[in-house]
Amino acid sequence: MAKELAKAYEPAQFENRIYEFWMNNGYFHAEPDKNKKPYTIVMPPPNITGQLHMGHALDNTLQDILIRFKRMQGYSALWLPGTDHASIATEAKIVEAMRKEGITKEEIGREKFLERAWDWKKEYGGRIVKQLRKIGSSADWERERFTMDEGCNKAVKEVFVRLYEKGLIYRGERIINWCPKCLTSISDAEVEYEEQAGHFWHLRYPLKDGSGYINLATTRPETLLGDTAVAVNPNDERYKDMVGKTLILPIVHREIPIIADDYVEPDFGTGVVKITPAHDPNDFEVGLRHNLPVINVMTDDAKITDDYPKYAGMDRYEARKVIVEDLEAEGALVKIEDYTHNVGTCYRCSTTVEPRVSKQWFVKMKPLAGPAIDAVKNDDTQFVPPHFEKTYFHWLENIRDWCISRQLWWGHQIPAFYCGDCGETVVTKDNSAVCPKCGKQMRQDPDTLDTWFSSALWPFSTLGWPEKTAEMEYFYPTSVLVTGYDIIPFWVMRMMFSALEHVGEVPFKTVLIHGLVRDSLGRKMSKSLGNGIDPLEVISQFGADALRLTLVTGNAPGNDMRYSEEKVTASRNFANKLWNASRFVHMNIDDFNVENKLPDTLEPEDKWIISTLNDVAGQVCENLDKFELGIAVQKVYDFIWDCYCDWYIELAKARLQSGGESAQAARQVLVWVLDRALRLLHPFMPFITEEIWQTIPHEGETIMLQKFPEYKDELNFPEASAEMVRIMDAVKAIRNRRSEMNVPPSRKAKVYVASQFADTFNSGAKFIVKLASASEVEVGSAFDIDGAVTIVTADAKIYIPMTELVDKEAELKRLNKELEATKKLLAQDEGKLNNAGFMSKAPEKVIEKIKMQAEKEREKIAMINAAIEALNN
RNA sequence: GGGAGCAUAGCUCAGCUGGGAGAGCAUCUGCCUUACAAGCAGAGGGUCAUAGGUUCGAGCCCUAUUGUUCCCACCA
Repeated sequence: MAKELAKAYEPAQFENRIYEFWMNNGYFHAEPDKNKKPYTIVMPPPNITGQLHMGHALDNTLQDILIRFKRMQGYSALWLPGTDHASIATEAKIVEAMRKEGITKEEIGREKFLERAWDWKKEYGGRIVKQLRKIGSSADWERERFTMDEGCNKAVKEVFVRLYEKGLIYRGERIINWCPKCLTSISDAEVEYEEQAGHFWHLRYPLKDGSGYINLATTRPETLLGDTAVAVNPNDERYKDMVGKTLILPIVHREIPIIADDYVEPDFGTGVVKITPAHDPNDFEVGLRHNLPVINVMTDDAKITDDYPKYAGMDRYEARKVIVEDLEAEGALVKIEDYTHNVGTCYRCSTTVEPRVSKQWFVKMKPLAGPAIDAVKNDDTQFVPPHFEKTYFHWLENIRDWCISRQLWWGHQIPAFYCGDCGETVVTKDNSAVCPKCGKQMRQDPDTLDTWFSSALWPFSTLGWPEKTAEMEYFYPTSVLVTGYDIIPFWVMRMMFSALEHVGEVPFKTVLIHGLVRDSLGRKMSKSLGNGIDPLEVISQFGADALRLTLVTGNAPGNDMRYSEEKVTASRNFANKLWNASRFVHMNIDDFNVENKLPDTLEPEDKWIISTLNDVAGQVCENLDKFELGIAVQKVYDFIWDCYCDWYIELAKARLQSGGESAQAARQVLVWVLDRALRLLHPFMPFITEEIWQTIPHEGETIMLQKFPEYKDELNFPEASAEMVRIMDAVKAIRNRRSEMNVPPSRKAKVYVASQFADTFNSGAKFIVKLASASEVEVGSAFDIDGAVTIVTADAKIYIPMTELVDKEAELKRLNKELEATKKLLAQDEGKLNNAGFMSKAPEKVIEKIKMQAEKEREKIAMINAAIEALNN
C-alpha cells in the first residue's frame, strides 16, 4: 500500500489497486462465527446478459454501505453475490446471435443449443460481475452463485416436487399470455400494457332466421374466425328477445348462439360482445360458463391456421386487413372508429402479446399468498418505506395462478416425465424416469421454468438449502433485501411465499426499497431514448467514490432520483477536499513522531471537535440502522467539510506553528479525528478512505475492519464545546460585519470584546486574531469607545474602532433593524411563555429552551440599545 | 375505474417520533489567508401547491381541491 499521498486526488491511480488489495486478503469473505452476530444480504442477481447500468450502481452502493457498516461494527457480514440465467432474455440474445450466423436453434437441436448457451454464459456472465467490482462492492465473491448452478438446480427440483406432491403445482389447459416472437408463454407480471392507437370496427352479424341483425364492435376483427358466441347483458331490455337465437358468423358462415352474461356492460358500445374464447382471457371465462367450444385460429407465431385456407399463413395484422375488406364486401362492416386502448406487450421484446389457450404448468397461488400476506402484517418482514406494503398486498390479494412453464430451452427443465404409451405423468428429482404403469422409459417435459422460479429461492438456495448447512443455520433469515420498487411483484413477493412455504421462515427481515435513477430531465434511462449514462465511464472520469456519494446523497428510500454530472462533480470536489485536508495533516505530522491517540491535555477546540465527532458518530449509527443512508452521509460530509476542514484545521494552525507540547497535542488530535472521520465515511467512499488511512499512523491492516465509531460518554465535552461555539459565533459575526463593509482581510483592526464570559474570550483571543483579521483583542466587561463598529452576538458585544469606515446613519439603521428583528423573536417567545396552554402542555425541555432563548434575546436587546445610545452621543 | 407517490430557495432535492425552514448547484460581493480556486470568507433568495381542520404549537397529522408521476385493472 502507498505510504505517501499523491499531490493530486486522482482516483484512477488507486481504486483498482485497493480493490485488489482487499480481494487478495479475503476481507470480503464471511464465515459462520459464534463469536459474532450474523448480518446477511443476498445480492439481487443481475442478468448474465446485462451491462452495468445506474440501477445496478445504486442498488449495489446501498448494499455495500450497509454491509461495510455492519462489518465494521463487528458483525459477520455476508454479502452473497451471484448472477441470474435470465432464461428468456439470454435465449433471445443467443438466438439473435445465431440468426446472424444463419442458423436456428431447431437446426442445431437442444443439446448443441445448450452448449452454446453455457459458452455464452462463460464469456459474458463474468462481465457484469467485473463491473460490479468497479464500484467497490465488497461482496463475498468466493461464494458467488448462479441461478442455474448445481445447488440452485437441486433446490428448484426439490421445490417443484414438493409443490406438486402437495397439489400446489398442476398442469392444465388455460388461457395464457403468449409472446409470438419469443414463442413462449409469459406470466401476468411479465405483460406490460401500453396505450396504442387503434380502431373500433363496428360489425353486423345476421340472425339465422333472417329476422334482422345484431350490431357489435371489436378492436380485433381477425379473431372473428374463432368466435363461438355473441353475448349480451341478461338485463338488457334491447336484446332480451334475442337471447337463445342463432347468428350466422360473417365470412365463416358458422352458426353461433346469442348468450346472456353479466360480463357484458350494457352501456359500453352497442352492449354486444363477440366471444372468442381462444383469444381473449375474459371471453375464455365466458366460454367456460357457457360451455362454448374453443377455436384456436392462430399458430404459435400468430399466423392464421390452415383451418381457414383463405387466410392461412397470414400474420394477425395482415389477416385483419384482409378480413376487414371481406367483411365490407359482405356488407357486414358498419363503420370504423378511431380508438385508443391498452395493449399487452411482452416485457422483453415489446411484441403484442397474444392470449392463447395452451397446456402449461401453474403454481396454485391462493394457499401460498396467505402466509406471505400475514408475515408482512405481523411485521416479520418490514418494508422501508412502509407504504410499499400496499403494492405488495395488492398483488398478493389479487393474485392469479402463476404460469411457470416456458417454451424455452435455456433454464431449469421441468422435472416432469410423460409416458408415451399410457400417458402417465411422473414428477421426480431424478434425471430420468420409467413408467410405473407400463415400465417404458418416460420422456421429460421439454419446457423450462420461468426464470423467476429459481430467483424466488435465491435467499436460501444460495445458503445451501435443502441441505441443513452451517450457512443456512447461521446466516438465514437474511437481514435486508435491497431492491427497486419495480420488482416487488416479480421477485420480492415470490421470495416471500417460497421461503415461508419451504423454509418456514421469512427470507429477510427488512425490504429496503429504492427508486429509479432517471436522467437529468427526469426521464427513465432507456436504450431506445439513448439517454442512459454508463456508470463505468463516470467512474473512469470521476472515480467510484464520487459516483457512490452522488447516488447516496439526498437519496430517500423509495424515491426516484435524477442523475446529473453536476452532482458527480460536487461529490468529486468533496473527495478532493478530504484529500487535501489529509495532505495538510501529513505536512504537519510527517517530521514528527505522532501517535494515533488522544493527548492527555486537551484544549477547548480539541474538546469541541472530539465532542462534535462523537455526536455525529452516534447519529450516523442511528441513521444507518434506520436505513436513512442519505441523511447519514450528509452528516459525515458536513462534519468533514465544515467542522474538520473549515474550523478545526484553521483553529489548529496557530498551535502547530507555535511548536511545543500544544502543537504535538494538536497533531495527535488531527490524526485521531481524521482517522475516525475516515471510518465514518468508509462505507460510503471506501477507496479514498482506505488510501488515506493507510498513510496516516494506524494499527491494523485495513480500514475495512476497523471499529466503526459510536457515541461514547467519555468523548462528550459539552462545556468546552459551548465555549468554542461562543468564540466561533464572535468570529463569524466579525467576519460578517467586515464583509458587509467591504474591509479586506489584509486590513487588520483591534477588536474589543465585552462579555460575561471573559475567560472564554481571553483564551479564544488568538482565534479572533487569526480568523477574524484582528490585530489584537482586548477583553473586558464593558467598553466605551467612540465611533466604533458595534457587533452584538448572543454572548458578547464587540467593538471595532474603524472610525473612517463608520457611517453613523448606516450603522444606526443596521442596529435598529437588528433590534426590531430581535424584538420580534422575543415577542414570539414571550407569547408562548405567557400562553397557559403552552406552559401546561408543552414538554419541560421545550419550555426550558424557549426560556433560555428569551433570556438571550433580552440581553441582546439591551446590548443593541446601549450601542445605539453610544452612537447617538 | 382502483391504488400509491410527489408538490419546500432560480435548479436538483433532504427535512427521522409535530417544538424557530436546510444542503448542493446557480447568482452576487470580497479574497492566491503555511492543504485545497475542484478553494476560502460573506450575501441575497422560501405565505413549505390551495382551502379548511386537529393542536399550546403544523412543512410534518386529518379532510377536500388542483397539478404531476407511477402502479394495477382492462369496456369487447
